[in-house]
Amino acid sequence: MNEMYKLKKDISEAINILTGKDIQAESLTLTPTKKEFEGDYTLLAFPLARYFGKKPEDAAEIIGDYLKNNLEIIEDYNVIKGFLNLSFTDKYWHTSLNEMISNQNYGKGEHKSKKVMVEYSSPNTNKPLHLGHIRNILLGWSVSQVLEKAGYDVIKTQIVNDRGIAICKSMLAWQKWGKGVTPESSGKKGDFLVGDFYVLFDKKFNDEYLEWQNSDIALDIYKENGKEISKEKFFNNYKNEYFNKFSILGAEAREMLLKWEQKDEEVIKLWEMMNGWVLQGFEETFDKLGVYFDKSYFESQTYQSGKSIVDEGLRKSVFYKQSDGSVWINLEDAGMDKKLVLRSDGTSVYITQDMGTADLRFKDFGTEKMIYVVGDEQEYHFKVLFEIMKRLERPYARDMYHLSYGMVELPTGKMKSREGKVVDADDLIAEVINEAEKSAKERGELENTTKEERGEIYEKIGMAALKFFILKVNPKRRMIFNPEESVDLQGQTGPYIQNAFVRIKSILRKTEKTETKNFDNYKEINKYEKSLISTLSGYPDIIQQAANELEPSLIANFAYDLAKKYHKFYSEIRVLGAKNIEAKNFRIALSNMVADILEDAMNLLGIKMPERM
RNA sequence: GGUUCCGUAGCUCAGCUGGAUAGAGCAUCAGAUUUCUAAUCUGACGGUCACAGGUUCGAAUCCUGUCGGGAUCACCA
Repeated sequence: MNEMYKLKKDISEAINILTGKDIQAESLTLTPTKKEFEGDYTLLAFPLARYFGKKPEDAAEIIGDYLKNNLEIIEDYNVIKGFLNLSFTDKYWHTSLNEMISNQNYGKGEHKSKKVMVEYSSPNTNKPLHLGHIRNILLGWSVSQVLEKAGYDVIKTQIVNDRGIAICKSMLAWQKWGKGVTPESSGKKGDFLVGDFYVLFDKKFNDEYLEWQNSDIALDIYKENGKEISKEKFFNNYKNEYFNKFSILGAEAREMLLKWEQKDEEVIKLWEMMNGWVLQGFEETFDKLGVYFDKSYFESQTYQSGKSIVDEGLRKSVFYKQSDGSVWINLEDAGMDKKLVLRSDGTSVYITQDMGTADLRFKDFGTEKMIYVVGDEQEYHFKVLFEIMKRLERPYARDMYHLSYGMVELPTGKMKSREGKVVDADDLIAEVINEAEKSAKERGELENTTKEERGEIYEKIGMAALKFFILKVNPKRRMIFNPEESVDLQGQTGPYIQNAFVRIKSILRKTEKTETKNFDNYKEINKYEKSLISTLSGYPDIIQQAANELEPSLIANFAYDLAKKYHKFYSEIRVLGAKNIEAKNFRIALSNMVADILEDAMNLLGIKMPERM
């Protein structure tokens, strides 16, 4: 157990002796003292007053007096209103730091022998990854890291949506207008090339649609169904129906999908080739983002896999069949609707696949907990999925969780990939690294490094800026992403934290590393050092909390707070120029510990630390 | 309309398991470098914590309602 808990336990015992009551340590509120007041930690006496039958101030006075006389680590106390401010002895701080340093795995949670799956990324193979994917990927990766740190066994997966009508649109456009172009021949990254054809399809389709809108059939349909709204608005809403009923291109795309499902040799060949281009492109982007997957699932392989579960559900009477042959589940008693799980033609829908994939994962890995990192527009879908798995009595069903996050919007509005109105992941990555390079060159701290080293450093800084910018905010919040602001390198940013680390490394390079762990002779410990130790001592709790709440932003804010306190310490206190050897050794040990924790915490966000910058 | 998420400084966000005078960063203005990397530090300016009730010794935090914004409620994925 950590220092804070031990202290709480001691205090609760003291109160029990004083009052004869049985107060639990967990019920006490003990927080770092606000900087305006004297003291290190503050105990709230308001809730305790009634056990004493006295005013909060008087109760605080009694507790404080007792603690000062009976606890070795309490040096002094003062009472302001119902707040009992406690000051600790130097020995407490020495011991605290010492214990952190001695613990090789400081912050790591106990091994929980529980397998957790985290699904994230889940791209479609008809266009490149964009800003929305970046938030998803960074969140998923970071949550995986945090869970692992907290002591879980984590399996990182993605499901690649590599089939369906969307990819057929790209394929058709390439076939019709591509003139055999390839990534090699065009020098274009595969996912971008395929994405271009997706956009091209939409353009040609729109042209076709506009022309059709003046035809007699179209006008008849409008007269019949759309009297009350403008022509423009009506046809805007009618687009999907046009695609399915009248469009020539639509018919061709659907025919292609049908051929794909029948495993038509030519179509499969085209599909394999274009998917290969895209997946190759994705790999490069994942690599740049520093993420990977333990296992990738492909929808082309799993899209039929839920059908046996449908049969099982029918046998167990969880599902029911309608006269047209479609299969449903009624979730009205759980506050949801009736939901289709199998079409009347016997084909799967989205949720059928997800049912199958969940079982498949359980079979593959024995995952006891499943976390899906998916945008909040799918909240209802997952609510339904989880309820279905519960009713099918899956062992993992009670521990399925949808980590939903808000959409990323640009200052100019929503992103629309069909219209090419997106921020591509690759472009953004290149931009932030470029920005880091510019800024680093102005500073001129890297003159004694090789070109390769410099390149690595620019990358680390740029990626830190981007990743921290995205991960510091609560996932639930919808975020408006301003490409210019994301590359800020000053203030509450990734590079600010890296800079604290770099300052420490610079100090450490200039001195012999001491192995001293006995700090008893260091007498003039100051408030900057205390605040660093006290922040460091909160790290294990932050990890557990971040794991429980699946909240990487807690880690990000912790790292920022620690870096901020170090920068402050650095500007006020000399390390190498300390007055005596005890102070110097203590500060070196403390700085080293701060660097370790900064690096560790940032690693949980997928951010790498440079030695210099 | 039902469900759900969000609403805190000009902007981007912390704080939400109830506690002291609501905190950071950006932007603006003023300062700090003969001394360990100034991507730093210090100060000033900036608030009806959307609004109204309720619970409490105490509410940004909990409850109810209202307003505003997003998402969702397909034989799409």
